[in-house]
Amino acid sequence: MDMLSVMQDAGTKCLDRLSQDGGSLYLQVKRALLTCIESRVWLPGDQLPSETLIAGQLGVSIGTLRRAVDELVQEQVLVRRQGKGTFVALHSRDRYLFQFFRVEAREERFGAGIPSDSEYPEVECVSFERQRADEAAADALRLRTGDPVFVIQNRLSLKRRAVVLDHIVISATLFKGLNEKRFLERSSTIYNFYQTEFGITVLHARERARAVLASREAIRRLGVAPGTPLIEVQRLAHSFGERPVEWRTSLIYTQQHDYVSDVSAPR
Amino acid sequence: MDMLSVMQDAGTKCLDRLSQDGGSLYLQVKRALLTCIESRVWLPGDQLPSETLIAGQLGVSIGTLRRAVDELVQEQVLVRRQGKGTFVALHSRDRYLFQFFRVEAREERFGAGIPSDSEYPEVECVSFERQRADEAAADALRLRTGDPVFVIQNRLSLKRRAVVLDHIVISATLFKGLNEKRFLERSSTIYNFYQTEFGITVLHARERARAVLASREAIRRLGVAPGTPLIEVQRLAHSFGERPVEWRTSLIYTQQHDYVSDVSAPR
DNA sequence: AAGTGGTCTAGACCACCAT
DNA sequence: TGGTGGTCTAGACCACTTA
Repeated sequence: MDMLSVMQDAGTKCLDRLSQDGGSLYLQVKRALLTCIESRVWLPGDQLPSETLIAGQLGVSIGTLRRAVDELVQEQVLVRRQGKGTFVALHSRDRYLFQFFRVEAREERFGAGIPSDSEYPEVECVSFERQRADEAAADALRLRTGDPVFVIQNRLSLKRRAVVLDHIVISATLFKGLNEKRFLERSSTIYNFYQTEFGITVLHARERARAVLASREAIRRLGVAPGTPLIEVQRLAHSFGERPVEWRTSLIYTQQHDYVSDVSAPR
Repeated sequence: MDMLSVMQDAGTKCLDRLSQDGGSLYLQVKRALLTCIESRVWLPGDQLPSETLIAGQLGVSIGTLRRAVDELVQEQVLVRRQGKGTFVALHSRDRYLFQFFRVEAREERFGAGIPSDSEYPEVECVSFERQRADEAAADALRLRTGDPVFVIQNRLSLKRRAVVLDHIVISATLFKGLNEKRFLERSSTIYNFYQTEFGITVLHARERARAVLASREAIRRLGVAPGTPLIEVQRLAHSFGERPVEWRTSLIYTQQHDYVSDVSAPR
């Protein structure tokens, strides 16, 4: 297990001290693990050292380590596979589909159960530009007005019907080296692309929705009639430590689709 | 502690066996605790016997019991208060406000932080009727078409501006004894009212939203102009065991407010 | 068969709350 | 002071994966 021992050596800097007084021991352990991930000592997809090893290195009991790992698994930062090991979570197509893409074909029967129709949308890039952040985007992304950003417009279709128009703003500093060619040639989900190509993991987002009338651009891009009501969703997506990394505005044509959400216990 | 011992005796029927083979031991324990609550042996607000006592009665270790309780606390079925005890959760005004009422005044700055403006809406009852369930409502609530239901329309205002029109359908069988007078005279949040008066606890909900143009009724009730776009939200609220208990359609006027949601790890 | 995570135990000690 | 939940320990044993 050469890779593992290398990882442990590299991880030593994160794992040999629990000095940060973050309250209870398991929270300090959790913070130490997060530090290993945020500092890219452990990369998405990597296997962690075994629980026994980490616990030993940190000088805590295995139960305490497990409590910390439990929380990170729940937050989808880590993934456990019985018999194999614990891994830094990778964004899968399914995770994107079920967690972040929340548009579903209209159901006649509400309580019917699992949506049959959760298909992956077809994505077309409408425009890709390098611009300067306006006030709203800078505010959301914690940049200064005028900082360089990429502005990407995508059109998403389900069953060949244009349903969503996305307007995405990301920091050009954070996504250093991104260009239209790389973006167009990506072979995966956009959040997977962020993660594998730029090391940016989207963990959760906050959304605000309102009803609007189709703008001229929406009429053209979505092919809807003037006066059509649409849902406009503003999303701020966050990475570790609540760091905002993507500012997105989506226009959703809800003639045959719904914007779906769950209302359950807050985290 | 007379009340406690009575509760334990009553609870014996739930707590003396773990026969239901629900997989691992702590899951069986969790199910046993849920049974005590669902069968109303323990009522909302009641204090549970101490962890030591329950663990002893069930013949499991305290760690195993705690794991079961941990999950129920996370699902907001139980509440722990250090030094005092563990209690069956009661719906508070705050829980309604923060978890289930998801309309907030528009913020100019998105990432600004905690919404300053989360005020409790003023609620007016527009109509209260006993009707027969139509197909959609029956479907959602797992009733038969034509079963008796209560249909309640409420108008919600924030800062004296009408913002939401709620259309609520609940089973008259489940809410036996409800009438307009009792509904109007309730002194609390609607979900708190369901819980304290009818023993029905709303745990979570699933919502589907779409943009619509204001109907004649919305124009009249919300005082908006014809052609105004609104968000229509259909909510199915569930109690224990995924039992649907309330079917609600809300029209939201989003001129100065947003429909807000979090996108985080699924449960 | 060896290594991993998954479950469960039987304690110890601490922090908080009531009286 | 006595009871409650909160944290932590150091194991044992099981189930799953890989070789």
